[in-house]
Amino acid sequence: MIKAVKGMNDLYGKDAYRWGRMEEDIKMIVQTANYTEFRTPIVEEIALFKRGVGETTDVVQKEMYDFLDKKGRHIAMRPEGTASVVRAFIEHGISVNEPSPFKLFYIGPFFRYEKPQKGRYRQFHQLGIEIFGDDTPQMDAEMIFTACRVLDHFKIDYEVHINSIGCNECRPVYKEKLIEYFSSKKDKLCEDCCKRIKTNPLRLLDCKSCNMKMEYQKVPVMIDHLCGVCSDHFEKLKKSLRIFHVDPVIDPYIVRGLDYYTRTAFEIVADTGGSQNAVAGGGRYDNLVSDIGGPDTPATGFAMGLERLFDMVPEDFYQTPMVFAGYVLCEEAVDDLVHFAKHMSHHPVTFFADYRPKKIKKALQKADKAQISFVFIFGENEAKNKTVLMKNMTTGEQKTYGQHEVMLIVRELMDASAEFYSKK
RNA sequence: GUGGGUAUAGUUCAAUGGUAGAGCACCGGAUUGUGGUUCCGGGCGUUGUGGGUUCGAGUCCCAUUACCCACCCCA
Repeated sequence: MIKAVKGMNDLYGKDAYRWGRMEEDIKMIVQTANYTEFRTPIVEEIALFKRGVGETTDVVQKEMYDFLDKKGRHIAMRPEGTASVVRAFIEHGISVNEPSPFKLFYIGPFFRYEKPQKGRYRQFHQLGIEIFGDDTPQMDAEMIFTACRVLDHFKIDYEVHINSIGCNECRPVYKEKLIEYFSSKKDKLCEDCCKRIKTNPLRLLDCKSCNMKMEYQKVPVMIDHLCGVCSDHFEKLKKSLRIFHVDPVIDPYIVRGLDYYTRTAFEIVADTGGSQNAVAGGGRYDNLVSDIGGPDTPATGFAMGLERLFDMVPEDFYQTPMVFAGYVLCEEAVDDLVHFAKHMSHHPVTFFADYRPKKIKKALQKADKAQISFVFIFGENEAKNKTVLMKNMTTGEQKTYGQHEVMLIVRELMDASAEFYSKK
């Protein structure tokens, strides 16, 4: 028995419907905020992620789906969206060809070779937004606010955690202080953290396992060592967020796992039902575009985990659509149903036809199970008189129409639909 | 990569080491062209896979795989 590949899921039926509606709503929200859709390939040269995401990150070191193609090119399936978008931004000269700031969003699948658990899969989906060419803290705030708008739409409770991780000026100075601090306490650090002192000292801050936890209060934190410009940026970010009615928690231990962030870093946490409680995360990355060989361009953005979001959208958030169906009771009536199906296809109602003759009892049973709102019965009598029996499955009312009166029928259905959806 | 749990019918779950069952779902029926409720009928499934212990294994032991959860990390 062949099964789906580990960590990859099928989606069908009601869940697929809800997922589709969720994506529609998300698109509507970000498009209203003037983000335009940006689609990049699922795969890229692996070098892009190594440079963009960072050679030392877990994502690059052990979580990448990569392979050699038939020409021996080293390809990777995208583990995140920012690197690809930055590559495309540079490749198409968007900084000179499009008005600035350039605001975009993407929705799609991403791949990481991790051990699956709740809220974490090997193929997962993200909404991402990125803004190029605007270095203001106000734009950071608007970007975070946009994430909040999405969550608000789905009536989700969440907390916004923000931090500043400085810039090329102040971070190196701070890193030295951090290394100095931790070097004297090596005996209290876990194995991983001892290594991290050299490779990525910032990561020590959000290590949950090593017993430095108790002494976090004394650990020097970045926000106390920001340079003037960064400090000003952070203050204005907080102020702007408050204007947007976003009440942030200042969390000096947020360290993004990807290397490219500068200044603003943020995470949105919520009760996703599992231990993976970060539903969105991101921040500013003013150096990434130039690091990858593009023009010096400030940028900011975030990614949101759609599986984690989906798990929090209430089951009844979306009503299933109203469906109409046609059944035949005998062979002679089949062509009438075909004609009817053709006519119905011209109208904005969801209609399906079952061309297999069956007893009326069976037809109604099937309709009931499929939660059909109105059924159209084509039997011997109807075939003889060129009529159709329409039955309202909710009220039990039924009425016979001439088959030419389709317009009349459709008008009744539209009225019924309007009433149905207005109750939502 | 490291732990813990689980694995039996389409599905959810039962079965003191002694012939594998139930609910739901599904299909059929309860005389004439009317659904939801009710009643009746319909089940041999290599008990995830491979070994072992035993007169006998769904049950005990070992291995393996998959799924779920957690660590790590991230969205």
